[in-house]
Amino acid sequence: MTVTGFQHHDHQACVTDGLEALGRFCRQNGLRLTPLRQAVFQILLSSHRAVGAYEILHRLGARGLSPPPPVAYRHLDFLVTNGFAHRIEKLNAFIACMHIGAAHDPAFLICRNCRTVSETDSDASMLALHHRASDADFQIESSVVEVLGICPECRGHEQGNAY
Amino acid sequence: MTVTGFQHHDHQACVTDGLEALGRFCRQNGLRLTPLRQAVFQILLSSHRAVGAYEILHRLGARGLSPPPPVAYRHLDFLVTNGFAHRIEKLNAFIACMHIGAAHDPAFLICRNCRTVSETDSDASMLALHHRASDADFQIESSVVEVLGICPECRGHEQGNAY
DNA sequence: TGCTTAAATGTAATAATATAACAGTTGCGT
DNA sequence: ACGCAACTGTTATATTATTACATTTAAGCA
Repeated sequence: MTVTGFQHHDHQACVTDGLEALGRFCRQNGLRLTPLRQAVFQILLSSHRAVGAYEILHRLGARGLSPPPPVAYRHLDFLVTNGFAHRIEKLNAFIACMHIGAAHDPAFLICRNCRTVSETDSDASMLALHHRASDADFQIESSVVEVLGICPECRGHEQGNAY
Repeated sequence: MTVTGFQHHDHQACVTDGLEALGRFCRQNGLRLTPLRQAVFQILLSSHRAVGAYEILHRLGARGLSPPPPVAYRHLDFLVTNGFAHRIEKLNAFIACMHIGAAHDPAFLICRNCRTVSETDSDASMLALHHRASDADFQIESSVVEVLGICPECRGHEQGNAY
């Protein structure tokens, strides 16, 4: 699996493909893709940076007052539950999934400076851990694999994180 | 590396050894082991369950009123910074380190029912990820590896989590 | 078609987690 | 004893997240 997100790329393709995949998956699985759900997904999809719930609220309410917190959390919950977005524990924030529809145990490379997150896969990484868990009679249900560091872009001009 | 924490064991030995290791490491590295720091560490050490900052405050103030939040966070910060405790991102909580003094990138097995956490090592698991990171020119600084599931004890009588 | 019901949304209140800021105190080397 | 740095005490506030319940929407079906 390749690591995307740090390199320069045609981000418009990420947006187009993401929305396409979201729509298709919902249609095929009888999930209701309401305007607000799609709006929250589009906000996540607008960059590869992790976005907090309150930033989403702020962007939703670009005109008029911001909607109250449960609005963001509800739609984020829908997205995360169905695998359309991932929660980044280390940042208390969220990103759009780049592999909608594919069953996967993601791993994330997170830039501590710009909050850009690259999604990759933890499968291979977790083999040894699965082994140890089964030795301990522990039944794995899900995993959080988050690697922190600094991305090539930020390493170039390491200074204040201007966000 | 072995996986401890779920099996029945002589927990008094964990406590004794933990305090011993903490004291020794501080002495050898010129760190001041003040009563409050030791008290917070002892609270963490009292079980292998992850303990939240506010639970620590509550236990610290067993008599009289609870101390204000910064007290807990300051001492936890000291413990985490020096490798005496680990933060469990998934639970916003903390556990005592079981390998004080040994440089390590820990991985955790976390029971979603009883919050018991077993500390093991992510070294081997992370090899593939290191590879991918270096392909992406991403410089790893630290990692969060948290596996969630259910421990043998809780699987036996799976029901409400009485904590 | 219109009824039923489950899902989704709107909204207020509040809980849980965490930090900023600054004043006071203590321990330690000189 | 002095001065500095580390540690502690305390107030206020920021940030993240949930509970609870009323209202509206929409899909399935008699």
